[in-house]
Amino acid sequence: MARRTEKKQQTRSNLMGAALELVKNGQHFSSISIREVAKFAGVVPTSFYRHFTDLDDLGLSLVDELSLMLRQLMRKARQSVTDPQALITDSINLFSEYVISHRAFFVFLSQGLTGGSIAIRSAIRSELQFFANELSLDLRRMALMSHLDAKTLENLSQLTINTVAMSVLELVDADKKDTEALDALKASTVNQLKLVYLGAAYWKNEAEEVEESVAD
Amino acid sequence: MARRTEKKQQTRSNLMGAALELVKNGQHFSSISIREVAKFAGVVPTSFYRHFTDLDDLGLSLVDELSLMLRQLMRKARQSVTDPQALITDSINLFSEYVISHRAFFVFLSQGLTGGSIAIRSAIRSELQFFANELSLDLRRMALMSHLDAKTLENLSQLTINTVAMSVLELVDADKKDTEALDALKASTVNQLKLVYLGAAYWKNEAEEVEESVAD
DNA sequence: TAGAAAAGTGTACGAACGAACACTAATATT
DNA sequence: AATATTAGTGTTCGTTCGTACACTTTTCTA
Repeated sequence: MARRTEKKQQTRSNLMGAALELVKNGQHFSSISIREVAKFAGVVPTSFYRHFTDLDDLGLSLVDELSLMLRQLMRKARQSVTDPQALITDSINLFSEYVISHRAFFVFLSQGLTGGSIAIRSAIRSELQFFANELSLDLRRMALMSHLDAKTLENLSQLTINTVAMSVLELVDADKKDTEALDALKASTVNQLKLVYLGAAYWKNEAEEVEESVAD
Repeated sequence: MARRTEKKQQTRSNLMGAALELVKNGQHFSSISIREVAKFAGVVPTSFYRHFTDLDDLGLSLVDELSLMLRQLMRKARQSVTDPQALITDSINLFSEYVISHRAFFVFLSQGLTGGSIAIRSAIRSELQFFANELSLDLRRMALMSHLDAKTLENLSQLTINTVAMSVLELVDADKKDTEALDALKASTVNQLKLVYLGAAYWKNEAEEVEESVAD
């Protein structure tokens, strides 16, 4: 049972790749058809049903696969952290490169974030939540935000993930070759995060108000 | 030429309303058809073409209309600002209520932010950019962020708009009747923005680093 | 008041859709 | 070696799609 399952996996993978490719080429995942995907994968429409019940099923499989990839990337990135001062810049640079070189994946995820079926959307949302939770744990572990209470730390993580997510939306629309625009985008994201973490550093839990008012 | 154009406007409005309703009921704008929209609007498919060349055309008209509404809301909100200290909370509360009571609009805008055609997407993006610019001007006008240089102020505004946009994505998915969840969501957004503006208050332009390090 | 203009109707077409069906061919099991 | 299993094929069904065309009906214009 070796070559058989191997070939099946290949076709399955082709189908998922085809869907991703169609999405990358400008179509919305909600508007592609089973026949289109099958055709692009070089397979007769009916074969699709040997692997997936419908496109939603395929979409969820895509989310699963991409989640796995991202989690592995994150684990790797965590290990290679050296200078905590350059943490934000390094992370964004690394991640941005990843997004650009795996554009189709992130186009799909972007689409699913707001569009798609409820199933796909919530799958992606909970994946974002997962990353936010991981970030909370990491910040605690690195003792970077020990003065924050749990709720504030959670908000901080969520805000971080959201900011990165928004930058992904712009990254996947940007021209891959326009390095100037890409750099500007990265720099903007980095500065936004620095703003956030500066705020976090000065945050006082519930206690008294900050002494200085918001106005200078 | 009164009743005639009036009725035409009515049909046009019905078509746009129908599209919005279909989107509100869970369909993605990219996946709805001209026939569906026409049927829902109580009009024969061909009549659609008397008003729009295709669904993209209708979508752009929707963006235009919604932009106008939002700009009016913003102008009104700006005027009714009283206590600068409660600015964030008040604004988010006001805006959240607006989102909830005009859910279909924001579902459409959310979808368009990541999905849709390039035309619709960029129309929505530039509308977001417009609001970010307006915010920059407002902050300057209120002399709240006079210590920030132009670029940082721009980043701050962008980050604010992005954060609000992300909260809209969650708001439109939330259960209208689950007031607890809604309140939690609003509170989370408010706290995130407070984090951001606390950071902005302590921001030092390019000059020396902040005296205190990031760790407390 | 006759007639041009145009909003909405009704029908009709070819193309593409999801899905069911019986089929072939290759592999795994016994 | 005989048999069961299953990935992929090929065809066909009813439905829905966008769109073209000729039409009715209302309203504005000259």
